Amino acid sequence: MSHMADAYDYRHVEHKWQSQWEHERLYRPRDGDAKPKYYTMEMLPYPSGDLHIGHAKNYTLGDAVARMMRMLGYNVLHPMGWDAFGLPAENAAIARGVDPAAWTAENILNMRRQIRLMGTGYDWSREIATCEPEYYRWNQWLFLRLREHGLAYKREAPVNWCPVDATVLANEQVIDGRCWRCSSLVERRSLSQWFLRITAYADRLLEDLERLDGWPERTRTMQRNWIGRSEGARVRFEVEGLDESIDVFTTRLDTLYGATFLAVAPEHPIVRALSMLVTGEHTAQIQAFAESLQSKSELERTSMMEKRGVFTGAYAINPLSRGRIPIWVTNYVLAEYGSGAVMGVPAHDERDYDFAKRYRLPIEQVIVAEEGGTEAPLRASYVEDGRLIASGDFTGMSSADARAAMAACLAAAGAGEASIGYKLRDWLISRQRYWGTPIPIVYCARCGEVAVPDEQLPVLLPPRNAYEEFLKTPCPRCGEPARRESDTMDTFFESSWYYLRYLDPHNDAAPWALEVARRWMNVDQYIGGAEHAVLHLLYSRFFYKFFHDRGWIAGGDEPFQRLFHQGLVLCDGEKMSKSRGNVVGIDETADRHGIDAMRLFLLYVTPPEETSNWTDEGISGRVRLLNRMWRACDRHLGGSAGSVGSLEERQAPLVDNAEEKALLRAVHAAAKSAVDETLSRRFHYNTTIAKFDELVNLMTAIATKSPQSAALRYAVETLPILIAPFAPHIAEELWERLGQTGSVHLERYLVPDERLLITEEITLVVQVNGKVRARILADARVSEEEAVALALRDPNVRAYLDGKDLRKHIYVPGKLLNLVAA
RNA sequence: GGGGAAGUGGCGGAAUGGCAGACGCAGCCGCCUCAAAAGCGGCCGAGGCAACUCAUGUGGGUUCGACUCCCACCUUCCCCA
Repeated sequence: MSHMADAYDYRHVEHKWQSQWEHERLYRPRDGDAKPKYYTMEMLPYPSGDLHIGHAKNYTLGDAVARMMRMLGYNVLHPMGWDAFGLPAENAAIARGVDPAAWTAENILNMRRQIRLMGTGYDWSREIATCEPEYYRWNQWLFLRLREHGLAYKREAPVNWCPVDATVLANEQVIDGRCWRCSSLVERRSLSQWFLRITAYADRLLEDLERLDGWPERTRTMQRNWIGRSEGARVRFEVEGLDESIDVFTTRLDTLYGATFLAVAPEHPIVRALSMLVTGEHTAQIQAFAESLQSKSELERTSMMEKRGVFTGAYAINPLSRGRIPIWVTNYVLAEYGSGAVMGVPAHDERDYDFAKRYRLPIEQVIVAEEGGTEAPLRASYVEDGRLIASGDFTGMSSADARAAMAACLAAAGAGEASIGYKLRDWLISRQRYWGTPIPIVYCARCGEVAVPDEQLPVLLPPRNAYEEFLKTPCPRCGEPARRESDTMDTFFESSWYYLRYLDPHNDAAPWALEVARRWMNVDQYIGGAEHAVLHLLYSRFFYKFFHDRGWIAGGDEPFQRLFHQGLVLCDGEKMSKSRGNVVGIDETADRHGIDAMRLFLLYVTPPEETSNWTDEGISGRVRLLNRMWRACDRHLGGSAGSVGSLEERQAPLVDNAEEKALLRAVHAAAKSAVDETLSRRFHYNTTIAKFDELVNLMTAIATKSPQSAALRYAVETLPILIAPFAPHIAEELWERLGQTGSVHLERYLVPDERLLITEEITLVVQVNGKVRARILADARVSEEEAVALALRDPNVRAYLDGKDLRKHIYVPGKLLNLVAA
């Protein structure tokens, strides 16, 4: 008879089982499986070099969910990969002269080791790395399909330029006017760039948010705001003395008669046309003004600078009032937002009001409040809806009526129409960087812009020192010398469809087969940080809708059925960073506390969506729990090989004393918590692990007093199953020591037995007028009449009822009785 | 400025209309030990000798009963401008 060592040797046990699991490949889903499919994944990491505890929280949660679902009888797909293109590799290459590919490969090697060290059950046979030609080949292929459908195009436009990263950025990557990666203030530059026409899907991206009820409301709101749909009208202003017009978009068409100037962005094409019309002095002033703004960022222009402008010397005609209003070039109108021109209505718009005050432009009120409205001079803009005044035929109408009537009138005159505006702009994907997917386009002097034919894909990323050679290529159409596109793709392109590549990672005829997409999509549960709320998660939805429209996928057109954002991890209340020296590493944690303890701690310390705080004292509590589990099981292990039996035989024993009943109840309460938290997708495993604490406390007490207890034996035999998804190593070790031969991770989870969960005796809480006056031990099935009788026998209750009439009572069966008296 | 989320012991948190503070951390006491660590057992919101009273950011409201629902305010965080 072998006997286990006194102390739980986590280092030995964790290493033993990790090697074993890798060898046995437990976690591959079976394609022909009749069980319902469950596709769960976490956002794939950038291979920065080391896994930190924030990753660990994300993957521990994902792993617990995947293991629970597998044990609940689902055919679980749980893959992992690498978001492997991107700037850090290139910056490391520049700083230290290493090859970005080699640097990335080395990091992947280390981080894959660390993810395995965490005891995670991924299906590694599906692993992808987006920097490999086998992957980015399909990036290029998808890009060409987008281009064929008019969804990828090149144009010259003012774009966000990050001076530090030396590349352009998409709008979503500019946070408060700064680069999302390095926080430098972005500049405006006019460059010819590739865009994806995400705006073509704006309405669907917006409308379908309504159906995404498995997403956090917060994230849906953010996407809604980002898309920024607004109903309004387009109005055409003729330019006096020129055969040109200026379109403006407005949500306040009802204020049209109050327009006293027209404000255009310096980049607006009309500005050049006007030079034929106005004096050289005006032209020079406009040019000087435009130049002063050229490199200024959007943030600087819209909120950091004073509103400034110069009069162009030209006038526009209000299409309804036929009034003549001056055209100004201003810094607060952006060329890329709306049409690059707005009608200035100082009486009813704050920014126009400020501008008009500064340049002494007229302020003409055309809207008054519905009730108590006066025509007294405005001291600030009145921006609410109201009733129209001084608006020709429209005078007296409400704002809403006027908007409709004016839109109809404009449409009849061919001078505008009702129109929808969006804040969302097309996705700029060109990056002036080396370490990314080459855009598969060739520029030929004769044929122009030519797509690289599919059969020539992938366009391989050349070694850095062969770049100039790489750019020279014959035109795929005419064979004459031509030049390749030198820009690479935004890395968000890769991550917009990788969840499909996991399904068919070795397919070399297509990015994925329709058949596997039909079998596995969509992703049942996606877990990742909230920082991608409008980046990755919006781009992915756009791609997936495109795939849907092509018939490349089956089912719905949303990729992620349910989304969960895990919270951050702080260390001793502070954000972890290398400069603070408080980065908690995986290797160190595995060695000092053990992986199971780390996993339990990360799940236990807070609900998963909250920010957690890592402390050494905190994790010591989970180390203690594991040691207590080990000791509580001690006597029952080793010598009892084969006695556990099959699932059917593993029935809870009949016991008659209260302590043992409480133990059986604790076993099933823990199972119930684990199952409920999983199926409700609340994932508050902190409460589940608290149930494990309670269970082990009871086991410990009984193990001392009555080690031969049948209930204790049952708890010992069941514990490994209960904890398997959360602390997979100790679970497997205990399981083996119970004499089991298979893996505990292939077992079915314990089905909570309601009969064991109910208690026979309850504490009936008796209230008088809502305040607790007695706690009475009673049979759980106590009737209402019996409960009242019991309560009225209690001296304290009688004292509080003394001299009062019992008016009524409220009875909550098995819980509470409230006596209402006056 | 607009929108959203949150606020509970010394700390993390539990309770989603029914015993506020489960469970853990820290702390205190005891057992064990030559001693310590570990372990095991107990105590642990405030006031009070006690019966009790007060207590879930603040103030109102709904209800037999509110941490939970509603209104207003304060604070913090997030998003948008």
